[in-house]
Amino acid sequence: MTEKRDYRDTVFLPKTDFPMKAGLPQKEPGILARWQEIGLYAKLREERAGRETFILHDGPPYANGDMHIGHALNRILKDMVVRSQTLLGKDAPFVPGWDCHGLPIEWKVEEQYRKKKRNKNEVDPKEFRAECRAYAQHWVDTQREQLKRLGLMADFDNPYLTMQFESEATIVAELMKFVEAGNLYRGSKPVMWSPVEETALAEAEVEYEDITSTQIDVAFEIVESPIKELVGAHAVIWTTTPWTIPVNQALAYGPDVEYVLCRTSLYHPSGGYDQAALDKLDGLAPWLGGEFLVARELRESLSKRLTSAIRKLSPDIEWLSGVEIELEPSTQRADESFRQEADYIFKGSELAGTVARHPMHHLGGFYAKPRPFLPGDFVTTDSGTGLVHMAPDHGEDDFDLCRANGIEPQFAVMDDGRYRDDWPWLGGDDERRRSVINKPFNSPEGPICSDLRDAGGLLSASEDYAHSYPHSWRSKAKVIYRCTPQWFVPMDKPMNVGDFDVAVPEGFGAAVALFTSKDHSTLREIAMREIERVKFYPEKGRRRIGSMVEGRPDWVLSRQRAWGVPITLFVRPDGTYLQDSEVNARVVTAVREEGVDAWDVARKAEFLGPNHNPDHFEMVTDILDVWFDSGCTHAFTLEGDRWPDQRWPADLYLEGSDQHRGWFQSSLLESSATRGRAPYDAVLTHGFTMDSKGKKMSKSLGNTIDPLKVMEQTGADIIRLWALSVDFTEDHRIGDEILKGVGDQYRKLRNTFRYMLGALDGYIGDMSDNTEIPELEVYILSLLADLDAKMRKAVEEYDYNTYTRLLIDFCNEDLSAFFFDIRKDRLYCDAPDAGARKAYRAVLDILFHALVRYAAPVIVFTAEEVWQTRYPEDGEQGGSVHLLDWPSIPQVAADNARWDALRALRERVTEAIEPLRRDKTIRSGLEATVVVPAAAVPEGFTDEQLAELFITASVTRGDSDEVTVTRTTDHKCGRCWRLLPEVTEDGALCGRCEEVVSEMDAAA
RNA sequence: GGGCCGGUAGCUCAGUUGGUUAGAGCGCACCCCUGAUAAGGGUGAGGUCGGAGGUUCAAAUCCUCCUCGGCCCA
Repeated sequence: MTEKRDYRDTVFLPKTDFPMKAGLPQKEPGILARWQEIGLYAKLREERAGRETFILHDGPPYANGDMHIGHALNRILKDMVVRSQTLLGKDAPFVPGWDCHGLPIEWKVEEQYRKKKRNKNEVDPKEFRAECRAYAQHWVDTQREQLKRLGLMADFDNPYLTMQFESEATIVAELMKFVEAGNLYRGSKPVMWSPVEETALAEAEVEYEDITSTQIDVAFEIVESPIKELVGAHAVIWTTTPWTIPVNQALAYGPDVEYVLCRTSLYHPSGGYDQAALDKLDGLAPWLGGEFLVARELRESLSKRLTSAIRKLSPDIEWLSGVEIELEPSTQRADESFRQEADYIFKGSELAGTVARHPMHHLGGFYAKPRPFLPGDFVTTDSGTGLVHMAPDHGEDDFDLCRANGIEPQFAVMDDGRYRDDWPWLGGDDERRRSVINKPFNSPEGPICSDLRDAGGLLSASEDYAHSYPHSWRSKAKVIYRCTPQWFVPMDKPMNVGDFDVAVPEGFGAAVALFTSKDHSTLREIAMREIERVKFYPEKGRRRIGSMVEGRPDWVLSRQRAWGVPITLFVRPDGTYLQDSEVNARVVTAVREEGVDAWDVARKAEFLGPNHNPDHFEMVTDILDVWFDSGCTHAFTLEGDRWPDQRWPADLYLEGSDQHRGWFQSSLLESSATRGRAPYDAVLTHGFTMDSKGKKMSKSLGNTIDPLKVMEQTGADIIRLWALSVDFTEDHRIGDEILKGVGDQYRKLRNTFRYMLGALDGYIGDMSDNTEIPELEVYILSLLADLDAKMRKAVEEYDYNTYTRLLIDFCNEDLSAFFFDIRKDRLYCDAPDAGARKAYRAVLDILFHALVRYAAPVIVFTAEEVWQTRYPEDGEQGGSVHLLDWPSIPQVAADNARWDALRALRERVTEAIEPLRRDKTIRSGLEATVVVPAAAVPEGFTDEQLAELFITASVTRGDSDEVTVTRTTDHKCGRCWRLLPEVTEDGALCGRCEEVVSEMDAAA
């Protein structure tokens, strides 16, 4: 026996420089720098020029603060869309954008002022806006750098900003389309108003504080009612804002609330009475003995308030301190007998048609008008009397209910919180007039309560109601709801003069079009029609936005703010506005040249030109709601020639599901009003990223995941793989365990590529045409073809979760655990020029080219690293895996049922080997001799093939239904380690290896 | 408080029009290999499908209620 030779050097092991360990945080920035250097984005545009385009229009994030995980997910998904569409061969140029105007930035700049002890009101608005602009620019630049690190394929050198002059000019021009078509009107609505700062406040600018207010009960005499018993009785309302009583215009009842008509009576538990006291009371509380209408459930609480009011009336009369007021149903009314209590209980809905008069009706004019009872769903029996006084000037419910019933606000309260000079009660000629937030003004001794008391309408007043009330964030002063003039876009007005071509409703035919030059639909109708047409991914988005648009009120465009696009309107005193396209054109030009600062009173005459008298118009100083800005991004990004490779409309809008109320809707409305259709054909939405427990992330909870840190620690490809592995259409999670799992998936994927790179070392495509391709290779190619179809479908449906999982499962199951494992022997030990080995490598090459492309949009850095490892010279020429097209896969079919059966049998075999391995009878599967049920073997496989596919010693067929395994008695080949009958002793060579080795020896 | 959406193994996800013992990958445990080696292969354990009722011959799937979580409103 000769000394055993070590055949290690004669085995063809995979060879590659591609490291197993990725080191992404160190590697990615270098790859990024190279892309920058070779101008990859521009190169891709050249490469795809003239191809079918795919336009994903970017929704602008707000230029405020660092990138967070939500941004990262959003951008990665958009990048996946752009890259996967590009891979399909389309030209998908992508312009990133930022939203730059608006309140949060104003706040930040104001905050800086406060630190410097400057007052915003003393700063020139132009200077203030310049600082807002600089602030926004700072965050645009910051976010842009952070986003780039994610490896995004976007035109970062040339983004759109809503504050670029061209953008601002287009926003103005879009607004002017509404103006010229008359699709704008001046109306009003209650907003949070601070009388101290004399400005409107946003919800986020108020803070709630616990205070004590005056609560009063006021009686309104009923003068008309379908229920005759009610006439002459008093409806009782309760309020904690006495100052709104002077602006009362109606009373609201709950249609389902039960009301009861009560008689007030006074009694003393002692049974006695004091005639002198009663005489005195006649003057102080003339309402005693009267009948009150009140919610049944609140009768008790009202009588308690009335009791304490009576006791306080004349503290000097001791007898009074013990009396109580009782409210009992008026069953003993004089002209009727034997009435039941039930006869004096009414359902709210029965009160329809009832009318009361204001306690101050004697003032005449406004106060003499009837106060109708109106049904309000918002009326509850939680507190008060179940009847609510309505001042449409000062409450949202009030405003809506009154408006629905034709009652308009009065604008009685001025900016500074006082009633206006000509107001008939507490107006300019009353020296008691104060701001309505003045505490004494509202107190039980104040002018309102005093006058009401004198008029006999005040039932109770006490300064003891504790509740939480909104205050200005800045001044800490109380704020009020106050109606102010605002600009609206009507949802339900036929748009007679739209500047777009008519879209004839289906079923009407072209004949109708001849007679209708324009679409007379309302904005709501057009928007709803578009919601029907547009594709929603996932489908449920359609219902979400649909129900919002269906029920939304008119669009309020105006904001009383500084940092935004002005509502460039010239208004006449009666609220109508100038509709002159020449004037508008001058304004738009000016904004294009100078930005929003161009809207300056100093230029009034210049803008109006010779045909209009500046004295007849006022320039509106409101700015546009930022949602109008963002609703116009399609106009200034997709249209026009700033980005010639963009196209209107977009194929896709992609944002978080919260944008059904935001950008998707503002864009839809804006475009529907100006162009008669949505600016997109499809809408894709993603959910929100939660922490590992499914809870919302917040800085205060400390459960946030910082994408910048993840990139620093594990790399951008890991975040990308995470974003594309989860079901982004729903809310999804991120956390250490999840990221660890993603890291594991990444490593499996990376090693698949590493193996292919190693196995393809030196491959030059040397398979001759007449080489027969083994069946296993054909089968794998057919699997690849199946995979390819599924991947393509996933891309078309924006189903990236499926896309990624298909890719990973294929690598793990079909390749690593099956194909690669089986073919290891051939790769390592067959002669380099053996046909079968060449065939295997040819298939590996096809797999490589497919997989690296599939992986490219997902793990963008790693795919590039793989590509450059295989084709370093391509790198030198400025090539990139990201310039490639979707792979073309040989359309090979195999008998799948046959292979499914084979793989099932293979599983039975590995299972049967396991016990022998456990009891150490055998170690490797290569030592196993297997007998399989002949019936279980699919047609056409030889025993040798089975042994090869099962990676066992030898396989034979038996009659039994069982798979049986025994240890082989053959010896182990010293080179390929297979145990074969032809091997004479352990360490000797098998036939194949003998041949290969002697050839190598000869060559050496 | 209202509208809408969601809750399937430790993790990420599949589960077709209700139809055998609810699947996959990863992780985990154990074993093998030591020529993909901080890799590769195998076997296995994990689920009263958020909970409770109901419809049905049959429910993860349909209905009702509850609960937890999310988005948008108030």
